[in-house]
Amino acid sequence: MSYQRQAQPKPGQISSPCAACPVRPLSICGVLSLDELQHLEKIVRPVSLANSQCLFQEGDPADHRFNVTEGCLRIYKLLPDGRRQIIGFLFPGDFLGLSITDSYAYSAEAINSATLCRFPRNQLQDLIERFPQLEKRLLGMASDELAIAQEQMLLLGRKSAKEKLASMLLMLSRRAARRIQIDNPIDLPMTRNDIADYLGLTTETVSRVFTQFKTNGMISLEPDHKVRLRDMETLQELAEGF
Amino acid sequence: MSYQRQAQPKPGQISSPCAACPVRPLSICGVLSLDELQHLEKIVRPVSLANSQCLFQEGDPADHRFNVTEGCLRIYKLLPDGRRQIIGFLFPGDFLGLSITDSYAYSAEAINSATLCRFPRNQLQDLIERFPQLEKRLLGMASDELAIAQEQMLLLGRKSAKEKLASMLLMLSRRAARRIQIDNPIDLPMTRNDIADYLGLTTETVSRVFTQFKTNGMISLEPDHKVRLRDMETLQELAEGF
DNA sequence: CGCTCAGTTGATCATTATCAACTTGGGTGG
DNA sequence: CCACCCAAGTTGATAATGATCAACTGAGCG
Repeated sequence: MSYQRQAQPKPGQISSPCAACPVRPLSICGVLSLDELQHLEKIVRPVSLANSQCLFQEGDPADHRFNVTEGCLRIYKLLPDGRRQIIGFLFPGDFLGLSITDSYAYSAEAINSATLCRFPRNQLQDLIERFPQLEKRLLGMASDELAIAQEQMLLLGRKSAKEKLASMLLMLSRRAARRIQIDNPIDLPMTRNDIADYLGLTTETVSRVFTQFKTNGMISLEPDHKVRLRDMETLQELAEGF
Repeated sequence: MSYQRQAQPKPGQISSPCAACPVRPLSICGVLSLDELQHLEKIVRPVSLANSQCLFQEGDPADHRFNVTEGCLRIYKLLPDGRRQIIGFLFPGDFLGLSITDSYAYSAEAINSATLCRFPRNQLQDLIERFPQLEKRLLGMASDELAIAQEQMLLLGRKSAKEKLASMLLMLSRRAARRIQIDNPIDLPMTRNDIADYLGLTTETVSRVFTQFKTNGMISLEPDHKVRLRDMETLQELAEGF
């Protein structure tokens, strides 16, 4: 693909950015030494996305892998009549492209404005051959993703609407903590519709459950898409299915 | 764990079984040469399970990895009140233990009588360090599993009961073909209850949908837990959500 | 200042769950 | 070898969760 070889952005803009990257320890890059990182830097290109901008669509040739550095993305699959299932939300440090087929098996869109590191698939593969710890790390990440996906199947197949929302709020809080961000109040950059399509519900149901949680004093909505978790114990019990 | 060091079974029973193993090409072992296979044989022990016998439970220390050689298993997660979600069915060639945590994140049980190869986790890990192609293969398998899990999330979150069952029947047919087994009629070793817990439905609903499919001429039930798919086109359309 | 889109709330509907009765079939003991 | 037994499966009646349809509110933005 010709666009892999575009000119680098202005030098000052990306001079050794990896070394200072705050999400490096969370991501695949965390297993490389500063020396080794330079090889990664040679093949990486930054990508910026605006609100709702599409990164790729299901079926596109999977020429790149990505690393989220800022913002939040949704990845989803569609049925022909428009029904949508959101497979996951991606935050800084998350890697995009573990499923290694020739075409993407899902679509990816920015939720708010986001930035990513983009790696040409072939060149990243070469680096993986050269630095086997990258492969090990990818396997670890794939394994984690798998466990998360299995938990989500339990949620989608067997939890009630209330249990689903409680599970999601706690998941977001835990993931924020893992990124060393504020885990309460949590940030909810996605819309009610996104939440619904992630939990296998409708916008209306999600809205109603939010209202219930508010009136029960379990959460409160704060400005700027923030949700404060006020009764962790009840939320946890709901999420775990008691 | 002490039981990793039990005496080997009688020599005649497992003398170089891997070389002749019919599922080897499907599984992790397929990437090793005959020479390299001998190292794997040294650490493997056969396991036999009877109907409904449990291999391990969610939360047990994850001391082993497994490779299914015969039969069919179900892996599932439970909620405290007994609600069950079946995460997947395992057939010959499937690998069990990709999620590498210290304890199993789900339970595994035989559906009919089954046999597996059991690898002590540490020793398998040593072999992976020694033969990096094993790691590559594991990553490939994890990546496939992830894609399957994502497809299942779409099913659980957004498909109707009919669409769910059609999807499952076709999946079983495709997987049988991949194992070079008869893909029509398909074998359904699991109960209606298993199917329900896999699709996020109840036994009754599964049964009703089966009846509908039969009366529409889309399938017919044959002796010995076999289902003949008679109208692939309609099944496929249903499964894909048209 | 109004326009648009996200979110909320209400009324009604539909799919699937639940509860219950009945049938079938495979396996076992007489 | 047959008859019985129990688990699995089917079918029916009713209920409930969440979907759908519709109206309204409010926040952000040109």
